[in-house]
Amino acid sequence: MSSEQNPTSDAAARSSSPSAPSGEEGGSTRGRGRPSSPVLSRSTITAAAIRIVSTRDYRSLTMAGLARELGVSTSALYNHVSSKRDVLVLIQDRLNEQIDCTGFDTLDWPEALRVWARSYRDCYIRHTALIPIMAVLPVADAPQSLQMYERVTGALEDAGVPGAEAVDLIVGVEALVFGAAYDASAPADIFDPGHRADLAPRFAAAAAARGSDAREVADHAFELTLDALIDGLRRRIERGDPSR
Amino acid sequence: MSSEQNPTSDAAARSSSPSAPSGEEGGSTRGRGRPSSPVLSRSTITAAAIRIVSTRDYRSLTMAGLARELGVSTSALYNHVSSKRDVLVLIQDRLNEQIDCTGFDTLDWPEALRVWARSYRDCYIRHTALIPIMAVLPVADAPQSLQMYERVTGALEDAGVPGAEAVDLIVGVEALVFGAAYDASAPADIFDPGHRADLAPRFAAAAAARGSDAREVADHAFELTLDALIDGLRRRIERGDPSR
DNA sequence: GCCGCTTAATGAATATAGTTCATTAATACG
DNA sequence: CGTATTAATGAACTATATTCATTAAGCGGC
Repeated sequence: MSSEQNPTSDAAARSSSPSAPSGEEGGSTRGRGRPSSPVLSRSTITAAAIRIVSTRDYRSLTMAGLARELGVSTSALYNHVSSKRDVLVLIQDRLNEQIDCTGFDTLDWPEALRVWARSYRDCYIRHTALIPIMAVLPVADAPQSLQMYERVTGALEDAGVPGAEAVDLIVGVEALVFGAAYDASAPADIFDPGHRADLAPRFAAAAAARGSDAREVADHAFELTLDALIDGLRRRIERGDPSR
Repeated sequence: MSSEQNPTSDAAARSSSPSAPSGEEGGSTRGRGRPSSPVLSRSTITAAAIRIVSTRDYRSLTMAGLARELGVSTSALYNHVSSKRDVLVLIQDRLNEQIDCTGFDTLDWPEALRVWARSYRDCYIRHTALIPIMAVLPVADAPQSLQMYERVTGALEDAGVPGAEAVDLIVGVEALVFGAAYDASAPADIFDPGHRADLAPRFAAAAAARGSDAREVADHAFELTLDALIDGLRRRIERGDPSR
């Protein structure tokens, strides 16, 4: 399946003295041409990229930094990926493996959808930089996403939701998830009108009444919205009126 | 790092030719110092930026291009805005003026919310590049957004929704709107599994059953989700159980 | 075993963009 | 009336993605 390789990690390139043609001890120099054993693969690149965005952030994910993390020159990356966007897609597909779809095996569809949506949002709260890519990425380029969708679609169809509507439903929940992930990653003072409170007195008061823990507040709004959405969907599906 | 810098190099003090301040012919040359009548303002910059993204796209919105559009040098912009992000915020706030909040004056809140959400989404479908900024932008930096929120909050409160819950509701609908705007701007083949249809046969069939007009399909999914969400919210509010 | 094609590195160069800074001139203000 | 402020210019500077010529190792066929 996926061409896996030994855990080379970042240390590999550092002190692999054996075949160094010029025997550079401290430096990370490798000869000029093709190395005896391959240094890069899409897999190691993905891992290094995830390492960078986990320990630092997305602003730190540059092609140069990624190459440094892997102990190669920047241009070497382009033998394996065609662009930085490509790297982001690789990260994204790897992340989607972590989204919890298990509910669709054991729970009824409304509850399973809830579990899925929560897990989906949790994932992207830490990776909002990927949302603009993920949201418009053809599934053909993201096998893991595809498998996720298959699982959700299957469960919904088994529960009696017509296929086309199941996909609409996935799209809708996903939209909410992406938007909510932004909200949860927003600065704590996002709804503080500051010195312009006069422009929006009622809003200012209402926003202040929500609470002070930004994450808690965001979670609450998401849960409220998700509950309402799923309740509405359940009723619609129980009514069974055709949508197209 | 430190605020003060030394005479960077010898480059600064070089032959400063008179440069003929009289030149006013066909060329777009303006003298060197402050112009008699001001050329730029935040307002003209905003207008030019909107002109660019309307006629071209967001990739074309560069500080250099914006300056060219305005007939000034690039660095002149920085006397009025502090960064490109600042320009995007200006655009965003101007756009939000166009979002239709009139429903809140004439319709019941579920219907008004629907009108608002549709208009909101329409706006951002053409400006998905702004979503990552808008979604996490403190309202203090966006007076138009603030006024919009005031209007929506007021209407919801008047309809009996507690303030804090009204804001949660705004946040939830907004999240859906942003996500749905991405979906509507996605390529038509976004759910075409291509040569990987074997990974997701049921999903592939279900996706194909939705239809072929991408925009129509996206609109349908949005309307379905928005209906379900508002229906769920209405029931919750009519039940009147406290959320915090 | 040689030969050529492919692959995967290097390092230098290129392109694009955002931002800063010294300079310059007009204007507002006290 | 002179000085501080403002708003331009144009020339760096920086950061980052990407390309290209070059080089060397593997691999398959003869």
